Amino acid sequence: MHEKYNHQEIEKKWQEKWKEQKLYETLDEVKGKKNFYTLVEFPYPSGNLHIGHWYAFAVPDIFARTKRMQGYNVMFPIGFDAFGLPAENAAIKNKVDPKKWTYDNIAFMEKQLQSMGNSFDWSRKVITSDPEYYKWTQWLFLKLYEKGLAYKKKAGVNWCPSCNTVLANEQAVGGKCERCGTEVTQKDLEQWFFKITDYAERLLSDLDNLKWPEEIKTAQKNWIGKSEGTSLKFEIRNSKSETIEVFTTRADTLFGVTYLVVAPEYEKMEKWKEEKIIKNWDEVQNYINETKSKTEIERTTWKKDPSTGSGQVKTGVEIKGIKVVNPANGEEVPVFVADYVLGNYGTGAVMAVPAHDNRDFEFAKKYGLPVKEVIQPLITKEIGEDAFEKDKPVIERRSVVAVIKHWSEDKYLGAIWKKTGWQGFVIGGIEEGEDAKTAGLREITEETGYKNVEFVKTLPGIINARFLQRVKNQNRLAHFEPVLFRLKDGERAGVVEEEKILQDLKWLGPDEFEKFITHADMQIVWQRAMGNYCYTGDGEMVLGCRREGILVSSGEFNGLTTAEAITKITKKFGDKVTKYKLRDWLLSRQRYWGCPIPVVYDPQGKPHKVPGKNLPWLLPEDVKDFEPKGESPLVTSKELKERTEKIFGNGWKPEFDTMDTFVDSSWYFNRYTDPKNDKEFANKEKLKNWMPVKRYSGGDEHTARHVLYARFFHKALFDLGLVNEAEPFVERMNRGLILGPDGQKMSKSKGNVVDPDELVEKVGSDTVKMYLAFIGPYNETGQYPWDLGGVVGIRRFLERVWKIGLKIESHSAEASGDKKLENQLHKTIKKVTEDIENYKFNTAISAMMIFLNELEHTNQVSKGTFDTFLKLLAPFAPHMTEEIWNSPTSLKLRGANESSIHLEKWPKLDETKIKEEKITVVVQINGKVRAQFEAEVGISEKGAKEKALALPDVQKWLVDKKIKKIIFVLNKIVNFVV
RNA sequence: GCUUGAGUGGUGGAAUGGUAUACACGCAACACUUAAAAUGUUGUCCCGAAAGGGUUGUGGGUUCGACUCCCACCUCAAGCACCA
Repeated sequence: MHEKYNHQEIEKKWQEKWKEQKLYETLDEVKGKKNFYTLVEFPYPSGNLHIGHWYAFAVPDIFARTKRMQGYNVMFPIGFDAFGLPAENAAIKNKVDPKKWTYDNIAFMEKQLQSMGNSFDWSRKVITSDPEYYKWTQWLFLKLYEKGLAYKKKAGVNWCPSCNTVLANEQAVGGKCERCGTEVTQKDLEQWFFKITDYAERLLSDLDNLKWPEEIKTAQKNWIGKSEGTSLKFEIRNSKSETIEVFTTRADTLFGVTYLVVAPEYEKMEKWKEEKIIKNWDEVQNYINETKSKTEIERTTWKKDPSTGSGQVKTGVEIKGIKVVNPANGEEVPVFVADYVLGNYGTGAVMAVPAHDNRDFEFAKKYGLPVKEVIQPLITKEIGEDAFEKDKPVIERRSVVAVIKHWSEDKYLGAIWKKTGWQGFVIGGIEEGEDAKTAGLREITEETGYKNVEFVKTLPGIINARFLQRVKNQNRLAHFEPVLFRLKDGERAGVVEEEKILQDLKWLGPDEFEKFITHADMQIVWQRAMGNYCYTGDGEMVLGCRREGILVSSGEFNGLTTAEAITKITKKFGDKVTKYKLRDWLLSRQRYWGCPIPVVYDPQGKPHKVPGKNLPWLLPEDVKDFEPKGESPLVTSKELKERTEKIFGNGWKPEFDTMDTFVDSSWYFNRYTDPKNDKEFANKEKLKNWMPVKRYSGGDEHTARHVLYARFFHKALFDLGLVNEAEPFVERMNRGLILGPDGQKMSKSKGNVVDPDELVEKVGSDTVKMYLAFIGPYNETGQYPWDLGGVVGIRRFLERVWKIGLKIESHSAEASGDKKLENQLHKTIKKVTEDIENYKFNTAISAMMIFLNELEHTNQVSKGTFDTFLKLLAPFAPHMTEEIWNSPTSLKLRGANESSIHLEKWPKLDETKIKEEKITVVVQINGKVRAQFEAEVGISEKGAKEKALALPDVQKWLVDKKIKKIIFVLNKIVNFVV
């Protein structure tokens, strides 16, 4: 061991040795060891590793190494998700071959990854763009196709008519082409889909059995978006057979329907046109064409509607000539076509209940349609319950209570209400977008006329008040927020007449003011609110609000609660149905660098599978132009066309589209179990050895899509009898994100990318890895701005360990008799072991730091103690610990030959060693800490009480006090309540 | 707007309902040094001379005791975005 901790030398040396010794190559089975499969999402070979990759791979390596030391046969594989758009973009930009670009990147990144010193098993590497891999992607696709889970249909893509090209959603920002600014339109293409919707229910219900963090489950649930509702049929007047079917989750509002809306794509539109029952067809057609020219993005971008002052711009036209009948009450209502209704969800038609749905309300307001209330909220009892009236809607308001100080004197502006004679402060409603401060400033100018006001501070005491506002006869729930203002001078404009009639202003002296600031003043504010005047609101808030409550104006259903009414109305007028937001998975890409879809078409255009013996169905290499043109660049391949005709016959054509890269990554974890198999995608026995993945770490950007797709794929394979379990991942952990030093997401264009190579060169792989683990809890998806400053803390820690290592060498091997140190050591074993299991590496490291501090302050440290500590540290700093472990003196002291620390057994916790004999008992008086004393573990309540009462610091506080109660918490607290 | 997550020192963060601010960074003083760096020691939430008091986004509540549980509100981040 050298005096100096030379990380460069050490890390290089051990990485080479580990490779030679094949230390991390995993056998399929090892006698006496259980298999343990831990996985990280494989990277896209973008060119070089950034610090985010380190965070993604180096930190979970701590877990993998620990599991290995704990006696598991651990598989921790790595590969490359190598198909994808960037390769083509590079090809277009730099005229390089996408394949070469990709494989060069892989070679470079492999080298970078090696410098991490991770315990990856490189022998199991998979690359999704290798024909040996995508052969099986194709084979699996065909399996799904055979089962009817892959199908073809027309679907829209974003299309730029000027560039003559297909755009990805992110290239069509704001409905305009990213490159030329032209309006993006929709173009229909025949495309391949996976029927993931068939699995919606299972994908949802199987979540219940997974031990995943709740937020990940919720994210998936939301993505699947199950909603149970009612299908209702509205008959078209004078037509017995024709109906418009709608889907609603709020059947209870059926009596409040005042019109119907259908989507512009509504399927029956054509039929109506042919039957010529639409009287204003030209107008309707115009509207439909208008929406068609808009993109999905444009249609769904949130814009505030200036004509209604709220919500999103809603447009539509009435379909004249069609009226429908409400099945519940026989009322006749009009039908509109509007693009706020989506063609691809539900039935493409909705019943509109403007009184209880915001969107319907906005639309109704804009087009002057009637609003019919059928639900009234239930009121819960609170203050002011007597004033509250049952069965009346509640209006929620935030109001500011403006306490206004005089510009020079110690007096405050009060208001006297002429009607009631009541005195209070200026009160005003807080409008949307305002805070109490700005609302207060505005109200003061309006109500008092004073011009120069400044904000001082927010006063404590928000009052929540429920009351009946008598003038308007409305139930209100108000939050009053008192704020202190100061007038700068007496300059004053006139006050509007309206305000003058209502109130007089009066200066209040300090005494009077005091009353308002204490708790009692809340009563006054309260009375003020109860008084017969309120400035705010026009009652519209209640309309358009979705509420639960009691049915009114609903015939026989009056008085039922929302839940009851939904059941009863559904039973009587409709059918119970379930809908999902989840759409089928569009897997076709009009791109070159992807897995070819193994399908060919006969001269009649009928699709056929490419037979197994012709797999892999190779991606042709004679494509030169990768520019997206609305069809796949593969159409320019002579080789592909010739190959197809040669194998299948004249007039046969290949499928030119390639697959979404999410297909490649939906099954790769299976391939790791048997990466070189050329007979099967993976042998079933080998799959059984390893699957399901015990812990899968990845970014939270993948929870909704990649993880869901992989689950779908695995379920489909399970149904086909190809895999052994229906769920691929036992545990899923999402990590956080490393931001640039500027707190922004790292990107080349922002120039805030942290280069890990440089850093590793400077401080070493162990330091970088440990720093990333130390930055915060790994199982929470926080965001961490990269801060180089913190790295030195870890580097110092490792250097101190190194130094102790040197010191130990000069010590004898005799056991230390230090009980306290042993106790600390075992506490550290416990903490570190538990924290690694829970991915809380930050606190594990902090525990080791605390122990190191202890070690440094102990004169005689035994080799055994230090070795145990070194083993705990080994997964975190694999190179350095290995070096110390194998230093000549260390070997001599151990009387051993060179062997890896990473093959050592994880330190075992000895529970008897962490038992404390003495503990500190805290003495509280009324919950406040006043003293503490040492006592033996398990001290009785009586003993503790006596000891506590003997303390002068306790007696001091108990003078002239009577002890009412004593709370005793074993080994922790004695609390005297007086 | 909806969903989810989060608000604790100058910073990253720590705390099964039981001594809030562990650990680390930064900063300050001191030691070593001709000096600096490195290293080490000590200190470092706020008010206060002290006794003591206050403090986990805000306001309430439950409790002997609340960062932790409940209610309301505010702010930030991410995802979804007219899903009936």
